[in-house]
Amino acid sequence: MQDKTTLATKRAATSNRGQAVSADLIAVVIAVTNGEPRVLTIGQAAGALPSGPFELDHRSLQSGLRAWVERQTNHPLGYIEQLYTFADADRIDDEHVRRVISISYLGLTREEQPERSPTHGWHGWYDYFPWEDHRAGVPPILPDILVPRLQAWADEAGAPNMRGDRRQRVEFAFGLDDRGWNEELVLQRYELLYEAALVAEAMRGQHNGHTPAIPGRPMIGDHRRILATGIARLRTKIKYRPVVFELMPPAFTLLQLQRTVEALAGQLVHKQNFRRLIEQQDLVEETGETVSETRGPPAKRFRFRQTVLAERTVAGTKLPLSRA
Amino acid sequence: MQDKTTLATKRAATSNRGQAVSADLIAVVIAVTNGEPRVLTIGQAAGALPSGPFELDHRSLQSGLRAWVERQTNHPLGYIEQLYTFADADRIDDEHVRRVISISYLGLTREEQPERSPTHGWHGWYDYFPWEDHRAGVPPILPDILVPRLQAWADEAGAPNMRGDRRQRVEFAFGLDDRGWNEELVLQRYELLYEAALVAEAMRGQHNGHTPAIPGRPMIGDHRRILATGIARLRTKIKYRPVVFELMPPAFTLLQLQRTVEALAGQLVHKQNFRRLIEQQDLVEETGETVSETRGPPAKRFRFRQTVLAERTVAGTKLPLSRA
DNA sequence: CTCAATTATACTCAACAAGAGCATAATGAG
DNA sequence: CTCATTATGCTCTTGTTGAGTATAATTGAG
Repeated sequence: MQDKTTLATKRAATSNRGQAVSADLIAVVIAVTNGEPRVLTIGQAAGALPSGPFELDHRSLQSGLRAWVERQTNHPLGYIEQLYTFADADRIDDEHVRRVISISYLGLTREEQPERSPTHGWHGWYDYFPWEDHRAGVPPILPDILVPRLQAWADEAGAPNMRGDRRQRVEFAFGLDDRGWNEELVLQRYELLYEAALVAEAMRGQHNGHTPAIPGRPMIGDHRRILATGIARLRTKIKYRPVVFELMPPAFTLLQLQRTVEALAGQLVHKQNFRRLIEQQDLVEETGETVSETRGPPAKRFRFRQTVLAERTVAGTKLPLSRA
Repeated sequence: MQDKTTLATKRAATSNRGQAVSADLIAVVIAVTNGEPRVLTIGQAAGALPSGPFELDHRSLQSGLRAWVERQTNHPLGYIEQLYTFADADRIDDEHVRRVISISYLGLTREEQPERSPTHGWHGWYDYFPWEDHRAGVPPILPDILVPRLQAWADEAGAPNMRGDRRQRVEFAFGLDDRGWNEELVLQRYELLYEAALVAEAMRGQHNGHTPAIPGRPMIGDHRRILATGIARLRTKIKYRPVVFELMPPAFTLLQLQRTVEALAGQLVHKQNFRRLIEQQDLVEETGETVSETRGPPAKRFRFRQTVLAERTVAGTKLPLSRA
């Protein structure tokens, strides 16, 4: 009955299409191997995330992304989730002057075929963000290099209120205030380091070279920022949704599960509380086997309960993150 | 030192651009007026969200969106946040065969100029989703119309495991199991109703007309789905981030704040607990004035504490949602 | 003026979640 | 055999959260 107005509105909305843009799909693909979180990269310098243009024969954005990742890395993707879409002002096509829209995704898998390839590879994500791994305590880079240089940057601000603002942001993001370290603030930390021109990416073009970049492997374009976004999302998400299981083999011990979580969070976990939480949530069930790969009593093997598959979109896996 | 490989990788990634697409920006703009959450629409049937193509002179996606909303509705936007990006398979330009990528945003403001306009207007979001308002108890549409028709849809499935799967999804999304109603599942509910072909949008093109659509105002294209996404995001977000304040006037009473939260959540809140939570989080401060607009003792007026502006990106506003 | 309805506000209480520590048993490495 | 390492059970404290009770301050209706 309201078809007429509906169609009129629709025509108004679709007429006068904007200029053409091209759409890029970028993937942050994560696996955890031997307690190390790793990211899938392409290029010999491991400085790029798998990516490629969205094409006509892609049925959807997701399937386009899968196609690109599989073409570039031979690696099939399981779970994927959208991260963020942005349009860089300076991203222009070679021939035509055309905006590029980048749509980034987070993907979770298990690492396979560890043989080295010239076209792609897996790299520990703490190579890119050495200040993010707090499993063995606060990394020395933080008090020795990052914090002094960030504070110097805050102090060199012109206006006094800007100085205060910078100081407060640094203190908050890097856990210098009473709240302590918050492992979720990966992106905020990277953006501060970028703003303070301490990462290599922020120095491009300006060859003044008097300030050496801080440790941490750089990437092309804004790929490192996208990686930071993916890590932040994952660190947030494992706390309220059982996505860790996408990274686990079909059967695993509770310690392996814990090590995976710790690898992602960059922080240690209270073992007893971790087990209490996992078991009381009925997320796993025993397979019946036990293994004794290490010392200590044999550990039971578990598998993810398929029953919760339907509900897992909302079920929560809360994690007891500790400071020790 | 690794400039060479970096540039090589970059060239490889940027060459061979994909086909051109056009990018659409779509806005879900929300305000709460007199305890009713409302959404900004265009078109006489109020069946479309403000939207327009991303153009060359837009500095960024966000500024393009702001430009479109202000052009179409004369309404300036405050807080905005990205919702989701998708590429519909059937969305094709009139002249060239071109994919359309839609980037949707959630915007929060206060409603101004309530005079009626032919080009745009504000509409209560529960007009579009009558089953989502549980402030006065479970709405009758739910047990009377929706649940029976959804169960019929589940039962008409072919395979028995598909039947079970549908039943479980319906029970979970509509709170028929022991977990009860979860106000965050707005999108899941809409998608189930769409899948069951109970909403008008799902019947387009197929003029079989033997099944009347359920109550709830439809929108063009997938705009209603996008609105559902925005509502879901907002309902989730008010629980852990103080975004409600974007919807409030500069000064307000705690009851007004509570009514706003209840309007968004579609659920009532335990007053004493609400106040305890708000005050212990130091989110507000007294202005010193009191007002007695209604009966009862005069209420103190509060304002949002500017001090928390910097931290609010992470501060939490937890809400005590009750069932009564 | 009086009463009823409505609101602000202060407390209490039980249930539970979460961080942290203690204790004990089982196992393999040296 | 001894010990480091791990699995596992239990306790204890603290804070959070849902829910109820109680009381005082107002205004509008009659």
